[in-house]
Amino acid sequence: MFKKVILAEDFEEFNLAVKQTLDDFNIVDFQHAKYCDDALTKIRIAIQDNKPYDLLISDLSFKKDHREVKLGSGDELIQKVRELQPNLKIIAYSIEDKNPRIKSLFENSEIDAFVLKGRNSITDLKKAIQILSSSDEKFISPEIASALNQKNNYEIDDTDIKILKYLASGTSQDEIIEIFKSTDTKPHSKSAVEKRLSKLKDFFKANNTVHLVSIVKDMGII
Amino acid sequence: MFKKVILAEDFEEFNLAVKQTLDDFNIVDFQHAKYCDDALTKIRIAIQDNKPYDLLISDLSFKKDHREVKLGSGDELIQKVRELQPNLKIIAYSIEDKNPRIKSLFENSEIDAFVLKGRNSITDLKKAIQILSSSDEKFISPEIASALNQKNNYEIDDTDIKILKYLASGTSQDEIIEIFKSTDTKPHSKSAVEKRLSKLKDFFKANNTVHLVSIVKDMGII
DNA sequence: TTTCCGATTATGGTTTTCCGTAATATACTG
DNA sequence: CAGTATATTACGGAAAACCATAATCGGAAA
Repeated sequence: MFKKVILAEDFEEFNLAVKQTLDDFNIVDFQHAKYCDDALTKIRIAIQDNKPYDLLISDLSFKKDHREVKLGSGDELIQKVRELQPNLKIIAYSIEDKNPRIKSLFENSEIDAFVLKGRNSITDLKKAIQILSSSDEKFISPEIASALNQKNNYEIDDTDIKILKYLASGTSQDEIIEIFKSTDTKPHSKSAVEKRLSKLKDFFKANNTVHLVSIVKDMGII
Repeated sequence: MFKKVILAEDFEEFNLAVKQTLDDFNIVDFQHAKYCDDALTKIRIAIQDNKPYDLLISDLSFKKDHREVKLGSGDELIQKVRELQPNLKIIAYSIEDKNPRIKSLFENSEIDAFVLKGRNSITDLKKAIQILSSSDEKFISPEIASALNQKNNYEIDDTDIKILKYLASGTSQDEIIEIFKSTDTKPHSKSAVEKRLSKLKDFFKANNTVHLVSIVKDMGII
């Protein structure tokens, strides 16, 4: 079982619940941080002191407040931590149930588990800790495991996201092309943008651009 | 102090935290419900048994899952409960920090407190319970209290919202007019819709309709 | 009633988006 | 290298949105 655990989570309630869960496993060496920056610092120091953590549980989205932060999200924290300490087990613990983001966490940051916050999250969290402590298996909350497997045959790439974000922030298609040209980014023609939008509308079953942006906002893609 | 409390909240972690908070106040008669429907039923039965609750703490947004529900949100639950038991003290306990929705809760459903979930929510919750149990004052988490006071000089009416919702769901301006005509709703001309949209775009500093819908979605207006 | 004001409706012209077709370019494969 | 698939660019007509102007309606005030 894990000996030294750190939690990155801004909400008091989740801190409390995780603490209790770890208590049940008799894990007493437990720290928590309400900001990603603090979590990273603690992990750094622990490595320097030669007493590294062996489990990180991290939320993904953190509320912004008065404090200026370098790392604004759990994704960034996890990425940094993975570089620092490749052997650390990492559990992402989030309300986020959107396919692409979770996928990227497993593929790019090689997280070991994803626990979805919800009606049964504590049970899932316990399972994840159990599995991760005794093997090198991965764990994913059952609610999203199924959704994660049915892969999108159509891949929405970085350019699509960029275009959608520009549209959502009031940029016209013509203006987007101008920006792409001036920053020497890939599509340099209006028709390329039009074609991508057309595909996206087709894929998301959107009637028009307004609808499309509305849908992708709801899905958390932008 | 309150004697009998019910919590409507789908997340285990918040249930746990609220339970502990109430423990601190020596409130032992405490129920919780993971679905709005269940909460309403419990409140109904308590009234019938002549042992009504004296405090409801309710989340606003509930995750959808396999179960079919009548009440999908805390807003609906609160509205129903307010009709059933006008003297019940109600605390809305949510991550939602959008102005119009909170305002409506105070004005239409006459909630007694709004506690924003976040880094200090347990402290706020304790304060709210303290104040509500000893007086008829209202409580609002300080982070949003200030934002709540600065009122909009420009009034966005029901028709505006309706138009925005139609737009967000992929209806074209022409189609909206058709719908309004066939349902005998107020504006019967394209120019009326255009004018309203133009005003809205002006007010929200939106460059075009896509931008406008994106903004009002972010603000939680639709 | 008449006048005034604001909201709605009507009209026309300009811009932007939409969508099909086709040419060109790039990448990957045998 | 040729052949194929995929992405990008180009063009043009139709639809929708955008915008300014003007006419009309309806209620409030003089």
